[in-house]
Amino acid sequence: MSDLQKYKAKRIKQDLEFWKDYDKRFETFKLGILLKQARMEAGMTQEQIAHKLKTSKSVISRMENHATDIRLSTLEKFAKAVGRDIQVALV
Amino acid sequence: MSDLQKYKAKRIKQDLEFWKDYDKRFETFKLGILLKQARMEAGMTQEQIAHKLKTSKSVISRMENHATDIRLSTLEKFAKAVGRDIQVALV
DNA sequence: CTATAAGTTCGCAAATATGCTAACTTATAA
DNA sequence: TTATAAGTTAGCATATTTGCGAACTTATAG
Repeated sequence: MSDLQKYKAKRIKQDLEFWKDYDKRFETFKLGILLKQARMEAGMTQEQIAHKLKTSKSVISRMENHATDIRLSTLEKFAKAVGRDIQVALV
Repeated sequence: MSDLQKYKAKRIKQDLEFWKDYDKRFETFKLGILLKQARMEAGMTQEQIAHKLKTSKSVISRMENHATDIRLSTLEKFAKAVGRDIQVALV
């Protein structure tokens, strides 16, 4: 295989990897947005939430950004902290 | 302390333990009901779902009963298996 | 520009859900 | 009653999230 071919093969593989998890990451992204939005609407900083939940701001940041997955209980804690509640339905 | 007193103290302690986690367990219970209901409406057995998710029926049973907590991804898998999708909102 | 607040990211340890198997219980039908 | 399907539970190994501290980046105000 020529270098160019190798490159192409590698590139295609990477693209596949990318799209394979696309949905998942998009869901994550959406949830992150939702959380951030809720926090904004409550007019709170990440640190304030962190304090309310007796944790650190890095945890909150991760929830809003990299939360690949999250537990229902964790989500609920966050919700309470911004004065809300979660509602989960099978639609 | 007399035996009766000891008994009472122990009993009260147990009751406190019970009520302390009450909300949590109730939430769990509610979610379990939701899952079971969705499965029923899909007219499926736990084993059928298990098969669809390439897992075992004990896992499904636990979700419907003892799921103290659950990941969003797990919830989503279950939903897909019964032909639904999850919707989570901060209300 | 400088200082400070707000937010992000990176390991690591600890907590917890998940997956599996096997044994048990509870319907259901014959 | 007996056989079978459906569901439950327990224990264990594994996978993954969660929590934390520290270093870093990005606004924001002075």
